[in-house]
Amino acid sequence: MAARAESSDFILFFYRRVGEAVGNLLDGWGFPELAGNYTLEPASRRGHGDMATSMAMVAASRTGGNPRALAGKLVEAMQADDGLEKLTRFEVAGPGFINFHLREAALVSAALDALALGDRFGSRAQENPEKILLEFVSANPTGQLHAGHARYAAYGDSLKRILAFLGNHVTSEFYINDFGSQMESFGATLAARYAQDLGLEAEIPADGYRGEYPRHVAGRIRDEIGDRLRDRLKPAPTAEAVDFFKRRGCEIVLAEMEAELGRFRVDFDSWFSEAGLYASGAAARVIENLKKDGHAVSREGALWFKTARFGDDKDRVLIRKNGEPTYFASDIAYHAGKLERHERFSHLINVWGADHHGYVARIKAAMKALFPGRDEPEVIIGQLVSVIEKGERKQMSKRKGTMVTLSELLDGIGVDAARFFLVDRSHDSAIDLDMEKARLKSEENPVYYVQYAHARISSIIKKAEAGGFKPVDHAGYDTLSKQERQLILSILFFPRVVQGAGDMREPHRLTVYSRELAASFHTFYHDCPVLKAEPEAASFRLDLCRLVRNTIATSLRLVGVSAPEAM
RNA sequence: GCGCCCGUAGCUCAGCUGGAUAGAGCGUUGGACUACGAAUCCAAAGGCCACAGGUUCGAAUCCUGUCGGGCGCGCCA
Repeated sequence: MAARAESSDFILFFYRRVGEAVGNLLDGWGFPELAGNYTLEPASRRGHGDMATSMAMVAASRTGGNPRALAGKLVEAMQADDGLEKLTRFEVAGPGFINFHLREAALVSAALDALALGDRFGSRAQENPEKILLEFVSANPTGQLHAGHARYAAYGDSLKRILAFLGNHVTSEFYINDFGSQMESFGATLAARYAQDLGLEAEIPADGYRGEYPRHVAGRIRDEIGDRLRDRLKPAPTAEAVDFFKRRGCEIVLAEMEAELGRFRVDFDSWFSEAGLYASGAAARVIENLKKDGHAVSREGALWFKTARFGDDKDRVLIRKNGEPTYFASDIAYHAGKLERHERFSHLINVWGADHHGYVARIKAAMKALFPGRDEPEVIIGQLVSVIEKGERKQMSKRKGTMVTLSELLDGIGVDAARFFLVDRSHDSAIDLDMEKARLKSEENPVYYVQYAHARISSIIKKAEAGGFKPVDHAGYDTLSKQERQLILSILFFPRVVQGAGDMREPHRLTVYSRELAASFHTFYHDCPVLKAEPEAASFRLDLCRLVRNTIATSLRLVGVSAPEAM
C-alpha cells in the first residue's frame, strides 16, 4: 500500500515523509494534528525552490513561538531524517516558509517510476471502492439536446471518468422523464404534425411544441406506419392515437439523443424510465409507505409530503387534486429505488441545472424521511448556458427557439473543442455561448495547444524509433536544466490534480492542468534538444517526452478529449 | 422579499480548504525558424481582485453588509 503510493504519487509520499519527520516535534509543541494536515504547494517560481510549506507559521500561531525559529527547528528534524535528506534540500525563507529544493536524483527516479506506470499514472486502486450512481443530463424526451445539456453531459461524463480512475465504481445514468403532462402534450403535437403531413386539418395544441423538431419526429413515424392512423385523427385524435405517438415519439427521441451523446463520447451505463416507476407499481408503493409512516397526509383534496419537518421550506404535493401524481412523487420513488437496487450503491450524485436548485431541499428531505441515517444524495448544481444572439443574451428555450443544439455545436466546432470548452470553466459560473464567435474562434480553442504538444511529442518519438535511436542507461542523469525541473515537477503533481478534481467534483482542474503541462513542455522543447543531445541526456529526455505524452493523453482522456498523434 | 451562483487585466477565464511580488489565453507592441512540428517560444504593456467593514502574523480566498448580473421560490418538469 505504502509502496504503491510511493511509486504512483511522489508528492503524496513526500508529504507524508515530511509529516513523519516532524511528528515528534509537533507532538512536543502540543500540535500533533499538523503533521497530517499542513499545506504543501508548488512554490511560486521566484527562487523559492520547488515546493514550500507554511507549517512553521501555522505552528507559531498556535504555540506562540517565533515562526522563523520554529521553521529552523522543523528543518533540523527533517534533516535528521536520512530518507528525506536524500530527497531534498531545505531553506527557511521570508516570514517562516520552508522551501524544498528537490534533489536531481529524486526527481529523475520519481519521473522514471511514473513512466513505468504508463496510462495508470495518477490512478488509484481502492480496496473497498465506493459504489456511486451518477445521474446527469436527464432531459425530457420531447426535443433535441441543447448546449446546456451538452455542458452537463461533458461535466458528468468527465466526473465519471475521473472518479472511476480514482478507483471508485461508477455507474452513469440518464433518468428519462417520460411521464406527465409534457409528454402528453408532446404526443398531441406529434399527432397533429402527422395529421398535417397527411394533408388533414389539425392544430398544434396551445401548450404544444413549435419548431421543426416535432415535425421531423412525426415524419419518421409516418415513414414507419404510412397513413395507417389517418382515421384515428378526426375530428380529434383518439386517446389511443395520442398514446401511440407519445410512446413511439419518445423512443425515437431517445434513440437520437443516445446517438448524439455517443458522438459526444458520452455513453450512459443506464437509462431509467420514469413511466416505468408507475408501470411497476414502485411509485404507488413508496406513496403507500409514506402514508403509513405519517409523512404523507391528505389536505385540501391533495396528498402532501410533510417535507418541512426535514429541512424543506414548506410541504410539497405528491398527488394533485385531480388525482395525478406530481414529478416529485416519482422522483422520490426513483431515488429510493436507487438505494434498493442490487448494485447497492453507497453514494448517489445528481448533476442538476441551476434552474432546479430550488428542488434540492425537497428531495433531500424526502430521502431523510425514508432512509434516516443514510448518506444523503449529493446534488451538484451546474450553472446555466445562455445563447448570445446579435449581442443579446437569451436563456436556452426549446419553445422560443433560442437554443443551440448539441448537434449544431458538434457540427460547428467539433467534439474535442466543444468538450474542452464546456468543462474548462467551473460548473459554478454561467456560460454565455455565442455560436458565431465560437465558430470563428474555434481554432483558438486551447484544446489545440494541448493536442499540439501531444502531436509534437509523438513526432519526436516516431523519429527516434525510425532513426534507430539507441537508449543508454540514464538512471544516474543528474544535470537537470531549469526547464526539465519544471516539467518533471508539473508531472509529479498530476496525481494530486486528479485527486483534487475528483474530491472537489471539479473536472475543469484537468483542462487547466493540461494547458500548464503543455506550456511546460513547449518551453522545455524550445530550449532543450532531445535527440540531438548528449547520449545520456537524450535518453532521459526521450523518456521524459514519453512521460509527458502519457500524462497529457491521460488528462485529455479523463475529460473525453482525443490525443492525436498528428494534426 | 427570501434562497443559491457569479463579479479578478480591454475580452474570456484560472487562482488548489487563507500564504511570499495576483496568473494564463485572446487582443496590442517588439523579437525568435538553413532547427526534434512556428498550431510554438521569448519579452513589453495592461490590476483600488465590484464596494465597505470584520476575523488573522497573513485575505482575491473565510464572515457580515451594500451594489451589479444570472437562476430559483407551482397541485410544471
